[in-house]
Amino acid sequence: MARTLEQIAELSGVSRSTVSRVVNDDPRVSEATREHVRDVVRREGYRPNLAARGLASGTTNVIAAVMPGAVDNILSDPFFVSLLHGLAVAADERDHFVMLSLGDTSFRHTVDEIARQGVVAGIVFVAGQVDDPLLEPLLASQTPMVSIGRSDDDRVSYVDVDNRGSAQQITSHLLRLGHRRVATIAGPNFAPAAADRLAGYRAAIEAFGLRVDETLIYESDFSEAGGRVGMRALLEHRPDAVFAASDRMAAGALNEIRAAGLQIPDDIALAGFDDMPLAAEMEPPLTTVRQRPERLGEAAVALLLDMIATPASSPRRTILPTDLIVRASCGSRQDQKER
Amino acid sequence: MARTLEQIAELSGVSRSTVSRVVNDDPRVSEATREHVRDVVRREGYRPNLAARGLASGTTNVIAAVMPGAVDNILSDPFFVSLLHGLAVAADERDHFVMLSLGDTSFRHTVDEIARQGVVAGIVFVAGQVDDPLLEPLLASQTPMVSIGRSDDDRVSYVDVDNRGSAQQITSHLLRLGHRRVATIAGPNFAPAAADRLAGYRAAIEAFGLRVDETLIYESDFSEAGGRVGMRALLEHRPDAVFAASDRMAAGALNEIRAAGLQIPDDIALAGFDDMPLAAEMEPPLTTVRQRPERLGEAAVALLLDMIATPASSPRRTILPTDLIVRASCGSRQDQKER
DNA sequence: TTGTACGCGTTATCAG
DNA sequence: CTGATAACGCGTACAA
Repeated sequence: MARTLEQIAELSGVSRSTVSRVVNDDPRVSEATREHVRDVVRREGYRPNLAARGLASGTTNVIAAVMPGAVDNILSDPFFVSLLHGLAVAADERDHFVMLSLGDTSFRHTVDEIARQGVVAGIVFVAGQVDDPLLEPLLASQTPMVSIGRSDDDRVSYVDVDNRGSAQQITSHLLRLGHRRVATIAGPNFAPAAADRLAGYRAAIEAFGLRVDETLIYESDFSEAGGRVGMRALLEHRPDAVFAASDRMAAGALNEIRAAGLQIPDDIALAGFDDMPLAAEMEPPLTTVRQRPERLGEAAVALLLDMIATPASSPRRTILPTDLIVRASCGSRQDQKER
Repeated sequence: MARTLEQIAELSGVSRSTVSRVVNDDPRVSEATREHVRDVVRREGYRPNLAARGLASGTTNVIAAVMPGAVDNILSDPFFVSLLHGLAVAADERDHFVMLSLGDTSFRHTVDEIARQGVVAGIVFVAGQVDDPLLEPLLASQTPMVSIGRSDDDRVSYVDVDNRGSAQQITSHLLRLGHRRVATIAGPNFAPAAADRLAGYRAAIEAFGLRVDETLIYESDFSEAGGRVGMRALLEHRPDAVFAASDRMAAGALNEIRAAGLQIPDDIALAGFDDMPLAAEMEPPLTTVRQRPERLGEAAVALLLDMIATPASSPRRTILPTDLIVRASCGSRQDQKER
């Protein structure tokens, strides 16, 4: 059933080499034979054997997706799924496969294997935390790698959304609406995205000429439960607006606010981050920052393949834009949308 | 950096055949040389080249995870992530890799490739619907395959939870608590799991000696929004209990019930399915059926590798048990737990 | 432009 | 128990 290069060659009356050239789009083939061979290839449904190709060329079309602790709360689930989807689609479009490596650090097995030359062409690393312990061995393997999410290490290339800028923008939005005691429920400090969003929050307040009130900052864990706890704590300090660093935390905060008998947005304005489906379905609908995880996945694949194709000494970065999505939870009119 | 079999052979003063035997646990090697070679292998950090191994042996240690439409609402997200996690961990433990193929049907590319002999040793197929169009080509490829989720096709092996039995059990539970107008918000009819849960619901009512009231059945889509819509419709028929075929639908139903000014469980008892984290956090906590998606993933890998190791003509099935988790939403006491 | 020949790292067969 | 040696399917200098 599975034809080989040799058989295709025989069937089309040329040598293996010629077929190989046709298959790999080598220009050194006459148009006529190219056409002919292509026909045979199509007709026979020939597909090159990956193992053989890998062996001969010393390279693969497989990229590894390494996600330590992907199952923890660090990554919000829908985000993770979308990201993976973007990765898979982008890889597929560019004729690559995605090999999965989930799990915690104990999982060294796969990572070792993955880091071995010849197994994968590159790695997409989804970092959950600053200085993830897996980063170093991966880097040491010399395999081209791009991280999803910023890294402090200046050897790593990454793609990320503009967490800081987005957080600053949405916080500014709250300020411009007249809120003055804008609190924030931040993500865990070890997550770069969380740190960046907090930094953006601070920047917005200072840019507005106010002083950052540390009692209005609560560090949580991105989860809904964490949002509840954070909101409960913040309520004591009477904020008139809250920026939660994730929609899930915003959902938790909303429940807590409601439980306290307060109205959104009249008593407290609320804003989130992510624009997960649940954001639009909340009561009231949540003002938030839209990021598109699939795009992150796509961008990571694009960047990685670029790096493989044209190796360079210095790391590269791609920052994706976000959209501020204004809904009712912050008290402005629905149509007051900005980019 | 990456040593080859040949080099290890030289370093340990034996032939590469012997090294190969040691690496592959072939018994035909003296204990002494085995020890010695193992030392060298460890010391040099030797790992076999996968491509070469695949070429020579005609087999791989890669299994494909094919999930058409995994991003749609058909699969609830956390379920999906856990499933993938279970798959990845189980594969890793058994020295296998997981190659991902997400996306819709248009994505034939990867699937074609995957189905090719020699690329993957087997396939784990996550079906979203009855008679998924991808099933046939996959089956035709002759590659060992196990489906996650029941299939009507009697050529397919699968692992699944006992959807029907679980639904019957939880419905019976509601009946035993004294509820007589037990409604259900079912999943989409094209999903086997949804159909099975609905069947279980019907079975329970009939087993209890009641007649199934079709007006108390609403077909929805597993989503929270779908749960709301379904509950709204059902409310007109005055149910005193509702079994939602997913926790997310139960969450939607809960909101709707509350919006109608009714109390849970006093006015209406509520039960779900999945035991997602949110179930325990609901107000009141949700009675539901616990299934463990990671287990499904593990079971799928186990079954698949068994099939590869000892091929058999007939398909095999694994049905995983579930647990009925009794919480406050159905009106019974918390401690009234059954298996 | 096309073909020849060798090598990639392993496994497997067959002698010894 | 161990060691040559032939595949495995393909890429690619090198030759024609």
